[in-house]
Parts: sequence; structure tokens; C-alpha cells
Amino acid sequence: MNKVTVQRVRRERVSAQVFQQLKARLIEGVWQAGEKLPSEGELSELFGVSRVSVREALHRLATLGLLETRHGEGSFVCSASSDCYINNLLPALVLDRTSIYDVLEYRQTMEKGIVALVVEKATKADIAILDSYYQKMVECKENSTEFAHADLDFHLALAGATKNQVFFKVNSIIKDILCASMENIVSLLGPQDGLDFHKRILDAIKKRDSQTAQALMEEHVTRTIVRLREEKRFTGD
Amino acid sequence: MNKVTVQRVRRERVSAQVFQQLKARLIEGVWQAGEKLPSEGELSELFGVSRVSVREALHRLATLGLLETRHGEGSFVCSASSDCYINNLLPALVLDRTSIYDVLEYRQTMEKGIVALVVEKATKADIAILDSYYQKMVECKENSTEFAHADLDFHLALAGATKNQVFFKVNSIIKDILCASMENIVSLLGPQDGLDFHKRILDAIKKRDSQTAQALMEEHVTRTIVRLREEKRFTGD
DNA sequence: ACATTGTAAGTTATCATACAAGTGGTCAGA
DNA sequence: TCTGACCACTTGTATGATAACTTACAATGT
Repeated sequence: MNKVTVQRVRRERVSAQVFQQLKARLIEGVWQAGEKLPSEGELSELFGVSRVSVREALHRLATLGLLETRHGEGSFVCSASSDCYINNLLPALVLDRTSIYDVLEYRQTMEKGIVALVVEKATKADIAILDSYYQKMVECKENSTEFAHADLDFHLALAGATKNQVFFKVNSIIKDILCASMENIVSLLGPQDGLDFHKRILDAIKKRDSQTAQALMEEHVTRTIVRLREEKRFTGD
Repeated sequence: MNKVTVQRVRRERVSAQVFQQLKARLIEGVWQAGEKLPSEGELSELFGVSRVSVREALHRLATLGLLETRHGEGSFVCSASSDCYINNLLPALVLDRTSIYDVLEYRQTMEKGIVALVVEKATKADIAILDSYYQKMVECKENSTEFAHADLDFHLALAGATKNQVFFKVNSIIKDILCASMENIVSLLGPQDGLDFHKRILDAIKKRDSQTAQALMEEHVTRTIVRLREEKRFTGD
């Protein structure tokens, strides 16, 4: 049989195309926050599609929290309220195990980069905040729940000290994802490991010792992964 | 004036109610992952609303990654993974216009971790895909737009080869954000630098040389940052 | 008997149209 | 000045029709 090379036909839904285009415009910043988009009727004429398709795209964007539609008024670019998308994080509180490892594997890389930046950029105020979270961890080491929260707060503060919005935002989400399982992790592994590493990492940051800080952070996350794998409850995959 | 306590009229949209109900059922696990939901027609009859409203709810759920609708087949429950959460990163990142440098600085860390994983886990098929994207870059080097897309696709394929959903999803979003400015970057810096680095990185991956691959990737992104800073047009942020 | 093609049923995608419902502004009249 | 009716515009919902797609199965030809 002859081997024919064809190009698969491009089959993208109308509403998906409208969605993509509008999303791109929003990211470009064509419309400012709070600004009103053209009405559904205008958009449907502009794109040359039916109002239904436009509506579908608009609603998808609204679901993502990029814009908000108000009955009788129009669609508006969302102002920076973080609540709107946090709601959407609720639907599935259960993460399958592989996801937890994916997240940890991801953190392994990210946190290393974070400490490198923190060593470089952290102010005295930043370090004071980190100190306070570490102190809180020490105080809460008997209480898994509070300890887990303090642990996450420490890492979030670390991300904040990079002065890099992307690191911070991504970590905010990661925090939400880990929040459910972190308590579980802490209760399984205990607080001691975390306390040790956090102290040593903090010291390295204070000394502006980038190499040591990075190495410690990598070891910290790696140990968490390894120890989790050893736990019966998490070895299923 | 008297303080009257009233309860605000419950004015929830029909489609929103359907959305909420379906979401609740999905979280309850009434339908198993992969299972097919009743057709739009059946649902519209069950809820006593028009098919339009049902469709709107279904599409919102699809946007959240809770289910998937296939043309001519029906709507199917998605397996609950971290994917759907990561999707919600998008609004967070777009809200305030994060600097392109923040994104690049972030990539500097992340891409290094990605190549480390890719060297470890990439299959022959993955490498073939990477090769094809590199080839596409070579072919498109005269056309900034297409070159930029091929460049982004290469990096996205790289993230996919990690087999880590978090890396992949986050990179998908980064792609969206970079898409707008990437063409600009390419037209400023030209294709040659990118071509060189991609080829050398690809070679290092094929040889499973993790150290070299990581070093090259770091240098690649660093050079992009440095060269951008030298450009007048980008120093304003 | 086998592979290919045609057909029908069920489903989603898109469209056009109509009407309901909410919002904001205008403007005449008290 | 205030009020209230009114109007234009906008989003929300409903309905019905048609196109496009998938699957399964019957029909066909070799």
C-alpha cells in the first residue's frame, strides 16, 4: 500500500476560535481592567458568527475569571480580585497520588530557583518575615494542622521575597493545591525534618550562601518525596 | 431610619443553577470518570430548562476541566487530576500585567528543571517530536511569526516530555502569555541564537547528558534576558 | 467470506429569531 | 427639583431548524 502523507484537516469549533481570539486580546491588554467589551451583538457581527457562539466564548472566559458579564449591562474585564478564581479551585479537593508527586517534583525545581533569587534579592524585612514563620512552625510543632499552614506560609513568603510575580502567583496556587494534602503529609512525616531544613535554609539565606541554600532546598523536597514513597499509604502507584 | 433586615431576592440564573447542580453531582461522584452523561436533550428535559442553558452549564464545566464534550458522542466525566486547578493559573497570571522579565526569570529556573527531567524520561517518540519542531524552526527562520510559534511549540513539547502534568500545564499557560510578545522578541533578537541553542540542547538530550543540557538551557534563557535588556524598547518596565 | 460502502439513528454544533428581564438614561409633567 | 413613565440597549432564555459528527449496522460488490 502506498504511504500517502496528508495534513489532517483543521477542525476547530467556531466558539473555540472566538474564545482563543478574545483570550489573546485580553492577555495583550487591549481592554483595560473594568472596561466594557463590545456587546454580544457587536461581537457576533465582528466575528461573523452567531450570538450563541459568542456567548459561549464569553461564558468560558467568565468561568476562568477573566471577565464578568452583568445582565443588562454587558461584559467587563475582571478587576484583580483573587476570589473569583479561588472559587473554581474548590470542585475537586481530592488529588490523586500521581498528582501530588507531580506537584512535588515541580516544587523541587521551582523552590531551588526561588531560594537562589531570594539569596540575591531578599531585604531585611523579608528575612524578618521568614524568621517569624519559622518561629511559628516551632511553636506549632505539636499541631499538625497549624504546622502545615505555617510551613506553607513560609514557602509562600519565600516566593514573595523573590519580588517575582510569576513565582509568587504560581506558588499561591500550589499552596491551595497542597493545602488539602499537606496536613496529611506532616502527620505522616512529622515536623522534625521540616524544622531542621527550614532553619538551615534560613541560615544559608542570611549568609547569602546561594549554593548551600539551593542544595538544602533540593534535598528538602527530595527527602519529602522519598519519604512519602516509603509510606504504605502512598506507594500504590 | 429603621434597620430592616431583608433577604436579598434569590436571583440566580437558570444556567448557573444547572451548573451548580451538575458540579455537585460530579463531586459527589454520581458519575464515574470516563462515564457518559445524559445527552443535552435529556438533561434539558430533566432540569426543565432549554437546551441552551444546559449547554452553557456543560461548557463551563468543560472549561474547568471537569468534563469533556465530544461532537456527535456526548459529554464525558474527566478523571480528576490537578489539571483543572492549573487551568486556574491563567487568570491569576493575567490579572496584573506581570513583567515579561518576571516570566523569563521564571522560565530560567523551570526550563532547567524540565530538561533535567526530559534527559531522564524522554522516549524516542518524544525526541522525534522535538526534532520535528526544531526542523520547523529551521524552515521558518525567515518568518518571525511562524518561527516564534515553532519555538514555543518546541518548549511546550519539552514540557510534555517530562511526563509531569504540572510542568506541562504551567508551560501551556506561559505559552499563552509569551505568545503575544514572543514574535516581538524574535524579530528583535533574530532566529540564529535560538536555533543554535535548540540544536545543542537537543543533542545533549539525545546523548542523555543532563549537565550539559541544563547548562545550555540556562545560558539560553539568560542570553535572551540579557539581550532583551540591551534593547531600548524593553527597558521601560 | 471479506472488505468496503451506504444508511440510519443519536448526538453535539451552529444558527436565526423571538421574547423576557435588567440597566441606565431621557424627558415631560407635577 | 423630583417623579415616573418611557425608551434604547444589553444580557438571559426558549424554540426550532439545520449542519456536522460518531457509531453501529445493513447493503453491496468482489
